[in-house]
Amino acid sequence: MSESEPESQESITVVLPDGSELEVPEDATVEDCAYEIGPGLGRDTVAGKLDGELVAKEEPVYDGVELEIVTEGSEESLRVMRHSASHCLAQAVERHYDDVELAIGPPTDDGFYYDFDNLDVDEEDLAALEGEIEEIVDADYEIEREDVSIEEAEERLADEPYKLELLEEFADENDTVSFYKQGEWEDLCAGPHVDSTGEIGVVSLLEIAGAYWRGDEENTMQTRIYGTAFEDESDLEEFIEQRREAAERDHRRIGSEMNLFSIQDVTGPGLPLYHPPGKTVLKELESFVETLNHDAGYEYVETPHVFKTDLWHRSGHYENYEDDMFIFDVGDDEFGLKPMNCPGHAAIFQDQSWSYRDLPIRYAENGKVYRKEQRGELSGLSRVWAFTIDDGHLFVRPEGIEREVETIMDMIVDVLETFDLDYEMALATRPEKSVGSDEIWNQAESQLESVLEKRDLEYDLEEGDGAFYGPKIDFAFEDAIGRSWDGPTVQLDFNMPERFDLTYVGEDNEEHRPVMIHRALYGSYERFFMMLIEHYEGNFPLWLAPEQVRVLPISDANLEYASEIADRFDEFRVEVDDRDSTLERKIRAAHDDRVPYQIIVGDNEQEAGNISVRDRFEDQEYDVSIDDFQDHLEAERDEKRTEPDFLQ
RNA sequence: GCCUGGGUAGCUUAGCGGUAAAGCGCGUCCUUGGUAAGGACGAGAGCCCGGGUUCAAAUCCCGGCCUAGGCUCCA
Repeated sequence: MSESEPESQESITVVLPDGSELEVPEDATVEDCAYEIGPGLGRDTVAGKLDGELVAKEEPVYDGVELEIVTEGSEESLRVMRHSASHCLAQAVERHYDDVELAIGPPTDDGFYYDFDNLDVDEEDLAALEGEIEEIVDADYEIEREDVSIEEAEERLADEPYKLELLEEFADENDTVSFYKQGEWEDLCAGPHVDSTGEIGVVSLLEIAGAYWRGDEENTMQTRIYGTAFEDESDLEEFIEQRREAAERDHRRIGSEMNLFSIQDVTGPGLPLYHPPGKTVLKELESFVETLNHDAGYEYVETPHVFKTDLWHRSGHYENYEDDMFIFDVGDDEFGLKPMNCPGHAAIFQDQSWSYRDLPIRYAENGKVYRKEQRGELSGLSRVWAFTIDDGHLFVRPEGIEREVETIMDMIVDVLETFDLDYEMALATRPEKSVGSDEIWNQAESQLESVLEKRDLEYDLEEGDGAFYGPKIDFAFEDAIGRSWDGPTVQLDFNMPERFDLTYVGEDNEEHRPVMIHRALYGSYERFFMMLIEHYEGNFPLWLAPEQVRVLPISDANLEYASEIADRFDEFRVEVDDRDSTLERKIRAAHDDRVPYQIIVGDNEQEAGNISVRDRFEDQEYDVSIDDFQDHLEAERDEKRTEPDFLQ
C-alpha cells in the first residue's frame, strides 16, 4: 500500500503483481499504465484486472489499486475473446432473425453463451449461424467502446426490454454506461473486448438450451445458444477431443456395457437396478467401509425405509424438506420414505439411558434414502431418487469431538488414497442463522481446526458456510481426467440432540447433551460408484473388478484343463471362455469386457502343468507357475492395488 | 417443473409417408485355431404409450411417459 506521502493531485500509485509501484497521472487508464511499463506490453494489452476484477483496458485506474495487465495468450484474454465471440453470435442471430430480443451473453469457463427471447431456432440452424459468425470475423470490424449517458442508453435500447431492465439497475450506481459497437451492431456491455472481430479465432456453436431470464423459474424461458471459441483450430480440436473422451467414460454407457446397472422405464426414474456385476463392485465397496468401521469401533444398526411422519416432524425434516420427500397415507396415518438416516439413529440412541462411560456411541448403516429431486435434475447414477449412504452417526461428549473427528479423517484419507484420488479439505464455520450456544460453537470449531492443523495439510476456511446446526469439514477430490467432485463430509450437529432430547449422565451425575456427528466416507454409493466408473473408465482394480480372471483355452482340447485351472482360482471371480472361437477372438472379448487378467492354456501349458498370463495392458508371459500367480493375485487384491501389476 | 434434442432387435445405430435394415451380441454348424474380430446359416422388433391426419404412419400432427443437455460463473 502507498506510503504516507502527501497526496498529489496529478499522480496516483498503482501496485503491480510483483509488488512494485507505478506512478501514473490521475486520469490514466489500464492501457496507459501498460504503456508506462513498456510499449510492447502496451500493444499487447487486451484488458486489465483491477483488484482482481476483469475490466476493459479503457477503464481508469485509481490510487492504490492492484493492477494486473491481461495480455494476448493468457487465460483471461481467452475469456475476453470468447465474450467478443458471443457478441458476434448475437450479431449473426439478429442478421438472420427479426424481432429477437437480447438478454445477456457472457463468457463461461469453457466458452460462452448468449440468451435471446423470441427466437425460434433448432440445431440445424447452428451451421448457418456459424457461417455468419465466420463472415463477421473475416470482415474484421473494429470493436469500439463508447461511454454514453443513461438517457442516451435508454433511447438506444428502446426495443430491448431486457437490456432496459439491466440498465435500470446500473443507473442507480453509474452516470454512464458503455456500449460496444462492431459494424452495424452494438450492445450494452461492460466489456472488455478484443479490438476487432478479426482477432477472434475459431468459433463453434455447441448446443441450444432453455434458460430462465436471470435464472429464476418465475421468469420467461429464453433461448440460449452455447458456443466456444479458441485462438486456433487445433485448440478447438483438442477441446472436442476432450469432450469425446469424457463421453467415452460416461458411466451410463460403461454401466450398460459391463452390465453393472440399469434404470428402466417400467421401474421408474432415478431408481437404479444393480445387476450382478454391479452389485459385486458395490459389495466390495461396502465391505471395505465395513472393515474400516469395525476397526474404528462402529456398531451396525438397521432402520426401515419408511417411518411415520411423526419422526420427520420431530427431526425437523418434514418442515424443511417436505417437498423433497415421498409422503403418503396409510389408513389414518401419514408415512414418509426416509430422506436421511440420522433420525432413525437418534431414535435408537434415545431408546435407552447412557452414561458418559458409554460414549462415544458410533452407529453405522448402509442406509437407503429417498429424495424426490426435480425430474430434470435426474441423471444416471449421479442424481437419483433412491440412493445408499455409508452413513455413520456418533454421539459424543462435547469435549470428545476432536478425538472422534481425527479418527474419521483417518478413515476418509484411507478411502481417498485407496482410490488414488487427490483431495482438498475445507472447514465451514458458523453461519449467521444457527442453533446452539456460542460456547459449544467455539469449542467445536476450535476442535475441528485443531484436527486440521495437526495434519499439516492445507485447507480452505469457508467462514459462515456451515450448516445452521453445526460446523463441518468437507472434502473435494479430483478424478483421473481432472474433474472435481464433492466428497466425504464430517458434520457436527447440535440440533438433532435437542430435538430428540438426547442425554447422557456425566461424571457429575447430571444429564448432559451429547453432540451428534454425521459422517460418510463415500457419500452416496451411487455417486461414488459413478465417479469410480468414470475415473477408471470401467477398468477397475483387481479387488473391485466384477470378473477378475478369465481362462481362455486355446482349443476345446484344453477345455478340461481350463476348468481345472478355474477351480484352482476359485477364491477369485473367474470365468472360462468355453465358446467355440479362436484365441484372438477370446482375447479381444476379454479385453472388451475389461477383465484385468487372462490365463491362456493350450497343449504346452497343459503338458507342463503351468499357465500363460496376459493382462489388460497386452503384456504376456509364458510358463507361469500357478502358485506364483495365485500368490500375486492374493496380494494384489488384498492390498487393493490400482493396476494389475503381475507383468509390470 | 420449464426449454431444446432423442426413444427402431439384448447393445450401438440407419431408415423419416408405400414389404422394417446393418454391425456387435446370441444360437446351430463348419473350422481346432498360440496372443486385439475365421466362415456359413439362423433366431430375435407390439418401431416408447395413447389419440388424430391419410388409401397408406416407425415416418406427419396432438397428448403422455422415459431419456440427454441446459435453466444468472450477473450488461
